[in-house]
Amino acid sequence: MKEGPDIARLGSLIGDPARANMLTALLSGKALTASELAAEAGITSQTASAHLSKMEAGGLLAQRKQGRHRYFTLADDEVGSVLEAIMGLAARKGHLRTRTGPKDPALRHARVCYNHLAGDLGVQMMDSLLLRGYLTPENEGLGLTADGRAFFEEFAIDLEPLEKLRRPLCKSCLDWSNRRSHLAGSLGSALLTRFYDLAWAKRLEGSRIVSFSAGGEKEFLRLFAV
Amino acid sequence: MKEGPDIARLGSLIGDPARANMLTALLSGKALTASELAAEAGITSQTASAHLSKMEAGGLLAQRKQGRHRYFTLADDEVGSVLEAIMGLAARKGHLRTRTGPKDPALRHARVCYNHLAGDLGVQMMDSLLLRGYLTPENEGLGLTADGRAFFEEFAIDLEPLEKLRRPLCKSCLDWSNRRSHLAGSLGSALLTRFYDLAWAKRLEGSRIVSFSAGGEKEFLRLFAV
DNA sequence: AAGATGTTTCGTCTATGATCGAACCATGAA
DNA sequence: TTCATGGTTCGATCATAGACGAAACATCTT
Repeated sequence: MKEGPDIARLGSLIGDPARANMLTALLSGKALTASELAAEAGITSQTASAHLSKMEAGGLLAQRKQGRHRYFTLADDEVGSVLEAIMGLAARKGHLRTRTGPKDPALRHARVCYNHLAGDLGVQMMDSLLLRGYLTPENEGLGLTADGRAFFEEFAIDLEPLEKLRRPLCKSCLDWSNRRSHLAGSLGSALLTRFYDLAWAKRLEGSRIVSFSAGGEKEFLRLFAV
Repeated sequence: MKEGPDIARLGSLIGDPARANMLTALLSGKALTASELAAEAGITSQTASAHLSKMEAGGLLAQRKQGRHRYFTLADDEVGSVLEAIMGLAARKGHLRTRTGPKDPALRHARVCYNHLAGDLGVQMMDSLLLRGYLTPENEGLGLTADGRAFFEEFAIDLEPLEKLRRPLCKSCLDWSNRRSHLAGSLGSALLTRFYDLAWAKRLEGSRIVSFSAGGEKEFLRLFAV
């Protein structure tokens, strides 16, 4: 590969249309196999294989071998947030492209961003957590307050194991549609899982939409009122 | 250009080493000319020109034409933060960029720019005039307010003949050393002449340095305090 | 065991796009 | 005016990386 600043390496990885399609597919947070990703990008499996190893070498992807399949995911949360940030920028600057037309309202309302909740509801949750002082802005990041600790434990989220992880507990992620922050990090991920467990919401197959039930959304809005 | 998701367009813009070098140079926030950027990227000016127009079309850069120079900056803050985010992902520290402007401290302090005052003092004067509402930003230029009119007349500058000239009365000029604006136009020129007349300063023979006397600089700083 | 499916490696073709020389345009200086 | 300088446009060259066919490899199914 050509010499240049590291930022160019990442840029060129994201810059190929086939790879960009794969990456956006992986933004759903699901692990996808090499052939699924090939289909997603509209290329043959040989070509996809080459792309995938490049992206893995570039630190964008992680792979898990399972039987005769290889499952690929984004390497970590940061990759997801950077991709969302670029998509946000592209959406604002992309004058010519109106690919899926005026974006799907359901997608704006609630969707997964890698593994946490994004969209209007994600932003509102973040607002609420900040407003009530459960989370607090900390030098270049987010901190969990004592009140917040109590709140999450009350909501049946076990913080201890999360804090042992290498990935940050709280992280803010710029929302693609809203241009405001929502909660990422292992806590954001745990919250989304909890919503699934409570059957407040479920993933819509084959898309990034998170579909809340009527009752679930009501509970959600009450818990994270602003 | 190839079809693909918008994210790929941005990625490929960032992905070229030459362009990446230019973008990282611009991350300093300073405005740089096309040739400075060409040198930064180690390419000829023709090639740089092509890159720059692509990036401008892609919404990454804004340009400001001034005289025979073209000053480029990042289009807005969001572009900067996205670039920072990618650089963070690339786990790479921002390396040093080419130093801009003159090395001589006296030149940085006060010098002539064509026929008006530039350097630290020139920038400070501009700041002061804007801050006090004597000048005001107007669509693509600078306007003179009623207060400003009084102020300059008080300073024994006759505005009427200046306004009859073809060249604009007020013009903002990007400062070479500071990369911030100072006042150009016939008013800027008249002000410098007035400083000479008051013996606050004089031109240093054979250089662009404007040498203020101790007393003159004191008066100047009092008049254009910020 | 043979067959089917998923994935990678190899070889080759091809097209995109980065690059530069030369000429041209625009602006400022003499 | 003429000259110098910054910048762009045009044309041609050329390297790279993305694409696929074919074949090998790996793993599950029967």
